[in-house]
Amino acid sequence: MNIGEAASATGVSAKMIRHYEEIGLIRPAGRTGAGYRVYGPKDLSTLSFVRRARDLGFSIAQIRDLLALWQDRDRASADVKRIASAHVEEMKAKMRLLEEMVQTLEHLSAHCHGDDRPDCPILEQLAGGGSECCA
Amino acid sequence: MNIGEAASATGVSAKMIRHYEEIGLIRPAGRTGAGYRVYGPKDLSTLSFVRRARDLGFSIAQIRDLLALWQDRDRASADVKRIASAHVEEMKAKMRLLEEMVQTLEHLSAHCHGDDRPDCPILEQLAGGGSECCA
DNA sequence: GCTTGACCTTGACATGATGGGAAGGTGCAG
DNA sequence: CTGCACCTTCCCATCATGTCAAGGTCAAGC
Repeated sequence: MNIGEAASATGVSAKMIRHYEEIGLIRPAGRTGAGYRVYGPKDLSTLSFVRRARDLGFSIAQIRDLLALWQDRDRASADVKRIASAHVEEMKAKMRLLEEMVQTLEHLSAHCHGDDRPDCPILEQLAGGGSECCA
Repeated sequence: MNIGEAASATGVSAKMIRHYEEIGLIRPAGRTGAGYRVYGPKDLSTLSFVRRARDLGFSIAQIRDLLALWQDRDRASADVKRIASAHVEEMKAKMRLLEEMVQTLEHLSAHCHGDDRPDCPILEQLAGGGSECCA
């Protein structure tokens, strides 16, 4: 199987497959005499694993660890769970940050006429016009 | 005022001030005879504006527009509100994505023993063991 | 056998916001 | 005058991904 077929079979772009190989996330693929990369069923499983992990937002570093655990039959599930929990906490932290920003902006927007007049609490806030607008 | 003082006064790093100047987000600062950048009160206001906008998660492109509106006395507040609303929607979309990923992972984690045994639904899911685990 | 088109190779560059560091000039205080 | 803190520019790195270019390869059709 060539890289293009592997790409469409796993949903990982050919570009990213080469990239993952280059950074050592996956083992270098076999090569034909002409230098084409060749992929077997095992490689496809690995690539699919990586794609699913990325879909869940894991970082490359985390995926590296998950792959190692996956390939280790003596792994402890606690190790996997720890990585997943850490990732969940990271995502929740990001959500809290986003939520804060959304809250602030929605509050400011609620007091912005949104018409032709130039008066705008959003800009006032950004300009440093104090942290409160009405309360 | 030198760049270092401007940086600590506004919370924008010297590095970023130079960067913002280079990409044309802010006007090139004045220079001393020796080539040092010089900042006045107006420049500090602009930098603070940029920092507050970044704190609210606006992209450089959005900040560029907000800055233009801020400096335009004839602006319509509707324009500002539109940018803010677009940004809020982007953030909410990101939150939904994160929430989905968190849901999935928490669900899988809940069914992972997290002990010394190798059995782990998280890895099974990543390996392509089907999208459901128990329901 | 030769052409053509689809595919492969490597390599470089871009994003976006930020940090780090090197090499060299400047300014001030002692 | 020396030393240190600060400034300058320039290059490189992150992270995941895309795009583009120049060139090699393969298979099919004639």
